[in-house]
Amino acid sequence: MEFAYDIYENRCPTRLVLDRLADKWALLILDRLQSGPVRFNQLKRDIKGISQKVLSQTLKKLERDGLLVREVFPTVPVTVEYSLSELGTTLNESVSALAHWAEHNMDAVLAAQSEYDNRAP
Amino acid sequence: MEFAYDIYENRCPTRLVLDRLADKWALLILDRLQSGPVRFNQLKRDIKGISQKVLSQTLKKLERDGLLVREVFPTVPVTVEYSLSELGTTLNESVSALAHWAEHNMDAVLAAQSEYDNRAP
DNA sequence: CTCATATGGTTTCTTTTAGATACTTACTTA
DNA sequence: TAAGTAAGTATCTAAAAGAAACCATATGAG
Repeated sequence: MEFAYDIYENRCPTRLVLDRLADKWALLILDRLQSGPVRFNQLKRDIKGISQKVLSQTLKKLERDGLLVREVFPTVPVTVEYSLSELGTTLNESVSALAHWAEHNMDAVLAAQSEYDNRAP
Repeated sequence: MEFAYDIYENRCPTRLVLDRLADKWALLILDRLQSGPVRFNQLKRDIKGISQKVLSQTLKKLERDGLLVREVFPTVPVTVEYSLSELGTTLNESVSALAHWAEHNMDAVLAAQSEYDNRAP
């Protein structure tokens, strides 16, 4: 059978998930975790510009969706490691592709932008 | 040489582009345009729940970034067609993958969510 | 002639979200 | 004693998203 879900439908639950994935910070977090578990403050240092609040919120949502796993180690001070779940790793390729497309095509985008801006106002 | 751009850097211009791509509506628009040119109101009808304002804004931004092309035909009333640019088509696979991952994995996500919600509060 | 429809938008207003900053608890090291 | 690290909350403000109405122009229905 076909999928019961349709991303083009307004009230389809997939819309909620797309909204989660289609987020700059979520993509950067998922991309960063591809090479293995990373701790909270390491993520904060690596993903430059993210605030603690947004990092915390985004991690919680991604954990709730089963895309990543949060593990607490009773060290002093406590250590919290985040890693991709099995489900999360199925996104690896698409996430990388999207997150790094910009790096590969930035020059073309910048050219398009200035061409656009120089057209008649 | 390596890329001059790094998506993990705060002030890197790629962040602006990632922010554009990492948008629910932008992804749905790019996905919808993969099969050929589509007119404004057709997009509005197909992508259920999008408002005219957001559709208009998102199309404008994607056009400015050179990802899609806007073509006006002097019919009555005027016809405006949007289609993927060459640059835009290079995103096809990643966009499809991300936009439709939710349809394929929705059940797993819903299960993860209720499991999460049933844990200790 | 008037009403309803279609086109592709813009304007306005309200609600939601994001971002910046400061604070918290607990322990270690200089 | 003060500063640093860890993993977060809480609070406040600025920006963005969403809903709804409006606009110009034109055609077809009644």
